[in-house]
Order: sequence, then structure tokens, then C-alpha cells
Amino acid sequence: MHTYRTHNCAELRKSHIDETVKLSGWIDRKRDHGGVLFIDLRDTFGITQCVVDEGSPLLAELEKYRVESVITITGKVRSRPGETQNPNMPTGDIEIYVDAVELQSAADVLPFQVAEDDGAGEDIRLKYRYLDLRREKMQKNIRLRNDVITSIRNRMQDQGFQEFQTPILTASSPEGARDFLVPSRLNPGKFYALPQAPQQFKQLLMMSGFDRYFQIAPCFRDEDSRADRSPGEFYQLDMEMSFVTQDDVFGVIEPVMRGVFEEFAKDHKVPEGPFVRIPYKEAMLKYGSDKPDLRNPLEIVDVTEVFARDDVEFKAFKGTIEKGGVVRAIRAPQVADQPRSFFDKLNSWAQGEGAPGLGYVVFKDGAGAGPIAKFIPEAAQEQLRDIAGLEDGDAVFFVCNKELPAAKFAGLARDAICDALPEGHVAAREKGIFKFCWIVDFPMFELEEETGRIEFSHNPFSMPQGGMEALENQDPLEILAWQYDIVCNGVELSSGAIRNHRPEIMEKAFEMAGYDKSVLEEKFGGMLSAMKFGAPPHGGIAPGIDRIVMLLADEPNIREVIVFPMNGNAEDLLMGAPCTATPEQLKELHIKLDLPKKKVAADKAA
RNA sequence: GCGGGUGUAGCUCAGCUGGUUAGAGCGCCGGCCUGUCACGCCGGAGGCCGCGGGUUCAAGUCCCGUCACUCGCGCCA
Repeated sequence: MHTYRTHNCAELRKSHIDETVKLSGWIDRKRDHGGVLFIDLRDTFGITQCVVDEGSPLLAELEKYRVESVITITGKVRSRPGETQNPNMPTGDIEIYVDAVELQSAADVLPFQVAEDDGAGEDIRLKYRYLDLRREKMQKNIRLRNDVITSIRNRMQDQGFQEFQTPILTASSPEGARDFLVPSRLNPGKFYALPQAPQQFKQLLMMSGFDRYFQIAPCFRDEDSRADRSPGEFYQLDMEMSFVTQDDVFGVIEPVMRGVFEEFAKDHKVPEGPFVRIPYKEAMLKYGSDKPDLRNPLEIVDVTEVFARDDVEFKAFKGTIEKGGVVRAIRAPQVADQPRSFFDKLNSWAQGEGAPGLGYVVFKDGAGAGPIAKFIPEAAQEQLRDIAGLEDGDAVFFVCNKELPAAKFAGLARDAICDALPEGHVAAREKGIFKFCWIVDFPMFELEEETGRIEFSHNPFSMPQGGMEALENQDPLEILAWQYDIVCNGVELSSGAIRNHRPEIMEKAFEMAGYDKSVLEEKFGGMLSAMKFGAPPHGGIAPGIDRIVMLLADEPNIREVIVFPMNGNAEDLLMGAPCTATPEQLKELHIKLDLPKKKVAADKAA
């Protein structure tokens, strides 16, 4: 019987010595010594050294094969001579003396090296992704992804969740991200949209009486990419459950996240105990972000009252405070001994971010020093030390602006200061740890600055805390939603909410956000009517698979954990997507193109 | 849409205040080598210095424009 292999490239050991075996794989490396030739044969499982010497007629043939060619070899397992055993590889005690070889597929000269990381750029790696994926790191990452997804599925099934597939061709919905549209041939002039998330479907499943749903769900959003956001598509652990409160959802998903991270974190610990819960408002004040990295121990406090004092004469801040601005302070412990350049660098960092600078006061030997200390008299300094909890040797950095920009910039400064600290400093960013938190109590609505209109701040399907009564009686901007995020090390891993299952509350909420009842009917009519025939209270969450794997693989870029990602311009250069449609295709779809002039000119030139 | 960074050999990069023949490592091709494992040694080929324009006696280097890649902002309910 014909076979390509009797063993894979990782399994032969001393116990196989004298056996005749057949191995297939890629030539990882060749070491040609003239009279003896070593070939490292590689498959996804590992590497086995194969050898021929002058005693073999195959030597001349094998010398010709380039690396990455695929070959099948037959030979006898033998022990490597004493000194030459390689303890660094699992198969390092043995080698195969080649008796026969079959070239399955010769490789051309490679655009970049596979056996080692030669630093090839991302564009060329993506163009030859199949070569890139052969590399050890990518094989590891992609397999980790499989393992993580399998583990998640098992953990969800174990808790009674069932996986259902929801449509890929569905309807466009207003708000949210830009949709990908797909023209309908049977319905000329109409378009499907690819789902940004199975949001409505999973709610409909709850209203359909299924109690616990999950899906490793593809989601599509036509938005620009980032290092942690792949363009076009991504995967979520989408889940929803009925008859639950926020605590019930936390109680289900927290063990899944903790379990997966504990199972696959290589050198990282996950601290014991439930994930910290931080209200949105507190997160924005203390960390200047709704996705704080808690490995950074620095915290922000509001010190507006100090700079508002009559005896403080720092005009730059006073003017802003009078216009309704705030002053935020970041305490940096034990930095008084840092060189001047530490403060200068932070100052020029701030200027690079468009701020006038980063003011600070250093407290040393009981007195404040630094460029703006002279504007703050002793009594005010005392108050400052009190509020910020400053001790001798500490410094505080100041940010002054309107509330939201001040909070956000203080958040950036908080990270910049932490990163500027030397290794081992008391306030340096913690390493080897996954620090999770829940961000809770998001506002239901927010003010759109340009228009002055009230908008949904996150998910319009979330239940407002306090229900109808809150909508009717509270200041809309004060109303909180049962809306929550999981954040890990500064990465937003998931968003979820207890949903609004009451049609009248839904209508009221949309009305407050400026939507006419007819819009709600038209866009969400299906779900709205489902809510009128008996809808269970329900809620869920959707952790991002790619980001989870990215954290676990310790990769800074999400494309490192996706098999065939698109580039930053949402192109797949390997498959040639997106591509133009033929005139026949367009005609069938009743579509005429109206391209921008610039694009037409560029295509002609190409 | 906006801002920063980068474009030099197949890949990664060096190339000073502009100066005459543009370099290195890896890869590739040829030669030598019987114990390597990132094998070693000798030799060779390979460049529209992203593209277009300008300044200059002279441009990889300076200026303007443009394109590509990349990071960020906007955007991502």
C-alpha cells in the first residue's frame, strides 16, 4: 500500500532505532558539508534530521533541492553519534539515514525566509501568507486560536449554552458601524447587509424561547483598521441568556474568561477573585479611559478646587477653570530622584500630542518644586498633597481642559508617565499578569457635541437602569444603562448588556434619541413585534475571539492571530479581493458604477 | 478624511554637513569541505535609491508634489 509517511516529523525517538521509516515534509534547512549532507525535514508537528553521505548515490540529488521543497524520504532510524546529539530538539537523539527520496514539489527561490524570522514586512508576508503561515510562530498562534475556541465551546456547552448559526445575509441597520452591502439579484435595487453582530437574532432567539444561546460568530464592519482591530471582519463569542440580571451574566461569562486565560496563558497569571467592577464615571476620572490598563498603578484625581483657590495664581489653568474646565492630577510616586530628562521627555511628549505641555510639581524635603510650584502657595500645596495622597519624593502632573478632553488626556499621560519610568520602579507597569475588570454603569445617552442632540451612547437595545420611570423622570444624560464591558490589560475584550425587552420602553428610548416611531418600526419592526408577543427579560455579552487570542499569544497586532487577514486598506492581496465585477455581473444586479474621477485615473495608469 | 513614521539588492537595513565606482548581513548562483544543527571557507551575479518635478557644477542625500506601506486620530451603537 502506498503511503507518504509512517511517522510525522516529531515522533521518532531512540526506541525507533533500526526501524525503516518514511517521512514527508518541507526542507527546513540544509547543511551541506560536501561529503555529508544534513536535511532538517519539517512538518507541522516538528523537525527530524535526515542525513546522506558519500556512500549514497542520493547525495548529489538531494544537494540540488532548495529549502521549502516538499520531499518524501525513506530510511533507517539510527542513533546520532554521541557528541552530536541535540538536546534542544525532541528528536535530537536520532536521525534518518536516507535510502530513497521522492521530490513531491520543488520550491522556487523564496521571497523571504521561512525557517527563521528575517523581519520581512507585513505586506509581503500577507501576499505570501501560505509561506508566512509555515513559520513556527504562526503555526503556534493559529493552533492556539483553535485550542481557545474549542475550550470556549466546551465551557459554554458545559453551562447549558447551545450553538446556533444566524444569517450572514441580513438587513442593514441604522446607527453603529458602516455596513457591508451585498446587492440582491432577485430583488433589484435592494441590498443585504452583512451582520455587524448577530445582535437582533440572538435577542429573537431568546424571544423564541431558547434559554441560552452562543455562537462563535463572524461579524462584519466596514470601518478602518487598527493594530487591535482587523478591517472588515472578526469573530465574537456571541452569547445571550434569558431571565437574567447583570450579575447572572457576569456569573456565567467570568468563569469562561478566567478559565480560558488560566488554561492558555503561558507566562501570565490571572489574579484570584472576581473581576473588579468599575463604574464608567469612575473609570473616566481615575484612568481617563473606559478601557483602563490596571497593570499601570498610577491614578488620576480631580484637583480643580486647588487651582480655583484665590491664593493660586496660575493663570493658564484659572482661565480654563472659569470657562468650566477642570484640572486633573496624576500622582507619580517616588520620582523626585528621576533625572531632569524624565520630566522634559514627558513635557515634549505632551507637546507632541498637541498639549501646551505637562505641568508638574515635585515634592521633596517637604517643599514643592518644579516650573509651576511658585504659583501654588504653601496652603494650596498642602491641600494638593491631601487630595492626591502625595508623600515626600512624589510628583504630580497636571492636565487642564474641559472635562472630557482633560480626562482623556490625563489617561494618555497616565500611560506615558508609567512607560517613562525605569524598569523595576515602584510604579512601573506590572508584567506577566492579566488584569481584568468590568466597566459598568455606562450612560444610556450622551450629548453629540456638534449638534447638541442626545444620542444613544452605546447600545440602543440596552435596558435603562430604572426602566420607564428613569426615562420619564431623570435627566437623560444622568440615566445609566445595564451595559458593561470586560477590559483586560487595557484591551476592550467584550461588550454586553441587559436588553430592553419592553416595547414601550424601547419606543420611549428611541424617541428620546430623536428617532421617529416610524424609523423604529421600519428598522426594528421584526424585533419590536416579537417583543409584543411575550419577551423574556434577557441579556448577554460578546467577547472578541481575535483579541483574546492576541492577548494569550502576547502579540501586539491582531493580524498575527488571524489565518488570512486583510491589510490595512481592507484588501486581500493573496486572493485579490476586493475585485471588480464583470459587466455581466453588474447587469444582472442592475448596478451602474459611478466611480470617483481620481480612482478612474489611477486604474487607467495601472 | 486628518496627522506622524518609513520607502535604497529577493529580504532586513547602513549610507555623515550634497561630491565622483551606492555598501553590509541573510538569501541566490558557482567552487571547496564527512558530523553539522543559524555549519564553515572562497568567489560571483544582482540596484529606475518608490514615482514625477525642482534647486545645484553635482541629488540616494535638499525642496515641492504624488503613490505605497505602517502607526495613531476621526470612525468602530
